[in-house]
Amino acid sequence: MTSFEEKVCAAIGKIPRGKVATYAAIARAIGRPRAARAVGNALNKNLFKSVPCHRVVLSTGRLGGYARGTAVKAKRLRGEGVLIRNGRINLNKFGFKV
DNA sequence: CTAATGACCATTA
DNA sequence: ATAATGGCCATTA
Repeated sequence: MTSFEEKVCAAIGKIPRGKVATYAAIARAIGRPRAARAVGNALNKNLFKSVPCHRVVLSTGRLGGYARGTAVKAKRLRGEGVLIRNGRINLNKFGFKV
């Protein structure tokens, strides 16, 4: 576990149920404002099990990727009350500021 | 050391 | 609205 990944993990852990955060927001929160891409990279590799990594989405409101498939990601989010319309999420409503 | 690889982002056309 | 573009950055080979 690199320290970068630790921070990513910690930041994601703060996202409350029923809300989502963007990769860019996470990057900002850990002090690497331009490392959004690296954040996704870290998640993909680690497959964080005890962390709600499904609550991390693109800044456009789209889902983005998910190691086990975007279908699962969408399902889990819907299960938490996040409304997904046309494959997109309203960040003004469900976005969480870390 | 260099080069390649992404669960990305913002801008531009 | 969509598509292409250039940039960005931690990790890994």
